[in-house]
Amino acid sequence: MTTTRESVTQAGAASPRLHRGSLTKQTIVAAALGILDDHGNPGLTFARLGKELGAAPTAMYRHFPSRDEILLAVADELIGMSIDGYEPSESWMDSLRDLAYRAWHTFAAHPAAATQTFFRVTRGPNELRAVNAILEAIHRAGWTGTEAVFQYHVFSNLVLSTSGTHAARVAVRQESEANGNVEWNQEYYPAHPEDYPYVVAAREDFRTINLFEIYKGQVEAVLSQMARKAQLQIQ
Amino acid sequence: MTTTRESVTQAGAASPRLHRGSLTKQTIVAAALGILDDHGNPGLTFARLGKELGAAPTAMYRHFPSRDEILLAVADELIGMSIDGYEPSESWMDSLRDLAYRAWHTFAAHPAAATQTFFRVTRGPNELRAVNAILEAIHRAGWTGTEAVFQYHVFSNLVLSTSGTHAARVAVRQESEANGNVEWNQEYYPAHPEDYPYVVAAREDFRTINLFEIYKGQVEAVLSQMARKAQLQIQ
DNA sequence: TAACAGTAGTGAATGCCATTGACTAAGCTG
DNA sequence: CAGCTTAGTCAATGGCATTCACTACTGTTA
Repeated sequence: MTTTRESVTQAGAASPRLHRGSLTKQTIVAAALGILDDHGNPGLTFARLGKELGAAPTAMYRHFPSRDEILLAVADELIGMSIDGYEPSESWMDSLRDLAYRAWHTFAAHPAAATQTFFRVTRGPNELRAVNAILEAIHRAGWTGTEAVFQYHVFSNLVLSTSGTHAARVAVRQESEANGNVEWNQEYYPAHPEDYPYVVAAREDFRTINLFEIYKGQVEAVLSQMARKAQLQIQ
Repeated sequence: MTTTRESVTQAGAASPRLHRGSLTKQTIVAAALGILDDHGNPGLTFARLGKELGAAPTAMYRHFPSRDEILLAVADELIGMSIDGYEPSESWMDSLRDLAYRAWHTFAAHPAAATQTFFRVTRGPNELRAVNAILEAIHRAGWTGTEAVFQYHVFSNLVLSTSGTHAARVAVRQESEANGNVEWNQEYYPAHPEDYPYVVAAREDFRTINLFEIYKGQVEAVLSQMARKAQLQIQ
């Protein structure tokens, strides 16, 4: 028996060459996102990507020029997951709330991917959709021109920064747990308590914090300022 | 002249063994920060750290167990740079503004370092100082107990997230420039403009944006909500 | 002053990783 | 069916963090 050809299903055997259209940007991005979810950021290597897709480690280079470009594509995918299914509600405030919460939950569900991408400008189609949706709601709030763009940045930058930072913290915790580290609580125990009276007094309260509630507080602060200032303009 | 001892300033010669107390956490952190400033994140390697300090590449392992721990120490250093010289002003709002702007400017001045650290909990002494300073101002605003801690998180999380994200974007741009890439503007040019009317209409206005002004808008939104809610409580 | 202990600094592996360039063959074009 | 383009493969290459055994400095104790 020659070894020139082997069955695909043969266990553990060296795989035959992949067919021509087997790999696409889409499948690679999906695999990358899955790997990030399962193994965190250091887990995303060309070797693992190849194994996951049944391809040679370097096959991705036919579709992306570098690891960073794959990440950028994942970024746009994440934005797409956030707005898929979004419909503007009657109230512009509810529309923006919806968009804000969607970003939070998408990032929280894919912390490793979000960590590496939330601060990147993808220039992809989904980013455009999202920018357009936010601007649309802000126009309904009564803003136009430069000031609408200003409010757009205040809102979208808040949403991306805080949701992304939350994801980054979740990712750090997951990786530290993966490395066998025990859990750290959001607590502070100073060596010289007398120097930090407010920290000491608040120690108990630091435990009871719900991060999504804090996010909601930040979003409401921006939205209510947006509404208040728009009203002032109208008068 | 024997070569058992050589002048520190001797150019290019193989260095003699370093004296015993030459390396400290402090000097290593300072060198790491300098390297991050000059060469960006991928520039921070044990090799370069060694060269910078005139030590063997692995010498740092006597002071830090891993690269990540060095980064954590840099994080606390950055927080320290932010609050050094801070004095509470009479107005609690001005105090928080001051702290917010300090963080922004420190992060903006050290973008690579900030990028890797702003979302980390350092548990270092400077972090404690900062937490205490913020809580102190929030107490003067009229908040106590759990609600003070809630407001603390709303404020500090906003400041760290948005200042840190800004730093991350600056760092990305610097590294892309270092790689010879040309500048990218904050612009959007959709392939099918008719699908993104608001983006198209706003294209010109995207150019005129001052990021620090946006940050100020976000900080004011949170501060004014904090003030408003505190007043409601008092009544 | 002479051993000695502890440990800071060194230097040579090790193993993982992204990226490159040459090679192979699959499928289109004529 | 000959030839071309290019997706997929394979074997380097060079950089990196980390480990481990080694060396010698400094302070302690006799």
